[in-house]
Amino acid sequence: MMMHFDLAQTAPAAPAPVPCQDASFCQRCDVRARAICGTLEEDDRAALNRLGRRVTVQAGQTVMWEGDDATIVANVIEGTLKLSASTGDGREQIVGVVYPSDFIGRPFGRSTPHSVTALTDARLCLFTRGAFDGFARTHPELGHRLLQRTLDDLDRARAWMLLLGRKNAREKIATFLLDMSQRLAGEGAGPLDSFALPLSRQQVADVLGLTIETVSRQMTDMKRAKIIDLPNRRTVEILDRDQLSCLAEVA
Amino acid sequence: MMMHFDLAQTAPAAPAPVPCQDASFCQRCDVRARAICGTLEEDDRAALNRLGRRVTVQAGQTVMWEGDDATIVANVIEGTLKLSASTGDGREQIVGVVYPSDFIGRPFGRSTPHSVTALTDARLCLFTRGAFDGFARTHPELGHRLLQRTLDDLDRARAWMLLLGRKNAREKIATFLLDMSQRLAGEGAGPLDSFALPLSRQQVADVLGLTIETVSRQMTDMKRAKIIDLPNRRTVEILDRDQLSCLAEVA
DNA sequence: CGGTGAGTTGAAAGCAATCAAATGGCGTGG
DNA sequence: CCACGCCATTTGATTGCTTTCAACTCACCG
Repeated sequence: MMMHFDLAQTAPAAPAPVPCQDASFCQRCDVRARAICGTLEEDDRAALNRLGRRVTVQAGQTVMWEGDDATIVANVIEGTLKLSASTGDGREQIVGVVYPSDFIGRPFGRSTPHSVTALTDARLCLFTRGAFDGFARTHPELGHRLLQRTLDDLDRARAWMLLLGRKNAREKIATFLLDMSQRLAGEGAGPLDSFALPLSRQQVADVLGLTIETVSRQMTDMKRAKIIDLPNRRTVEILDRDQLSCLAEVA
Repeated sequence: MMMHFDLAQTAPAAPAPVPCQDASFCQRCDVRARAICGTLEEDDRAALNRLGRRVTVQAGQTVMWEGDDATIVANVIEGTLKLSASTGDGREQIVGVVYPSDFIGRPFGRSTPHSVTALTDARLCLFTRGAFDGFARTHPELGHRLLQRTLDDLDRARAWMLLLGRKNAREKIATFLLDMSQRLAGEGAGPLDSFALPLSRQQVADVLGLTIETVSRQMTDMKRAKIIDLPNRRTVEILDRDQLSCLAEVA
């Protein structure tokens, strides 16, 4: 049975707060339009801004721990983070990957059901739970945006359950690469044919419920078949998207 | 590669509407307290009631099809239903099981991401999407309840991803039985030590990402080990909950 | 120029899937 | 009431995919 402990994750976690709360922050925010705060009225947005703090986290830092009291929530401004759950004996499953404009944390609940760890250096717009929950309760518009986002996350999680439960290694890798190429492109854009993976091989394995060796073998097989190219460890080029889609065995 | 088609699912789907819309319906509703409509003011609740229809569906009937336009949503009043996704070649994964007071359907979206099929005869409180979405937008309290429920569903889905990706057959079965014993008991109650499975062996396999043979073997193994008893095909008795919890390898 | 850690490759083992056949519960019709 | 047939489930034998264990390559860095 696989057992691994990623040392980077066990590094001290406390993110460094950056106490710049001037009102122009949101104006300059790259992700505001897509984030849950995007549709707030100007003065509501300013009020929310006063509740939040910008923080930066380094790759490998864990922002929230599985099972801990849920004391903070945040918007992702920049960077990529993983949500992960694990068994008592150390097997890990990544249950979500979040990108800029995504929301993290568990509002309206007691404890955080999974850990949140930065995969790359990241910037967050952080709120304490109490402040955020209170604001959300009095601003239905925010709650509605959060609901929409949560419904989307749920759809994505359930689609991933099909992958985890019923797809074989080759189909998992193909689906994963297509998903990455789409999600790294961002909302409106078309899928990328070349991109840098924010994940190590081990993390790809943890997303797909595989081992690192199987991920490596499948990827080199696809490289040999000229479906993808792997110029270096972190970059992927999709050479034959049609065939990749075919392998992904879409529903 | 497994491939099966459950004929019962392909039966004609249209649920029979029961046009009893008198105001006393909600008063007598078994699940109102736990459902999303539970905290509405009396007149709001009456207004919502006027938008909904009671329908009954038979075991095996599919209420919504994966990929269809999302035109309805509903509260489950009685019975058990499955949410399922499948690959192009017929492999199926059950991505959720819903019980009385749960909400089904995809509000605020274009298409239904997974099929919804009754496992037992069931009664639903059904709304058209347009009517429900409009009502929800003007009643933040309802939206908030729905958000809480969706957040819970998302947590559950992600916990299941750990099971699908990282647990072996024995652990999957043990986790599943414990989960069932808890969820069939309902909100406040303690877990049941004896219960009737609303799922066939094939459906258990589809929940766990296994084959029917593996489910059968693991369950008879546990029976031989006196951890559970299986007096007949559909009933399960938990004889040694501690050992079952141990096998489940809880996180 | 060795050291380190991520990633790749190879060989073998193991677990669940697949293929195949037997069992048993249940409703129907004689 | 019993025999029959159907279908879900169980059980057995075998296969094969993924894991496991192990060795090796490679890039990067002091």
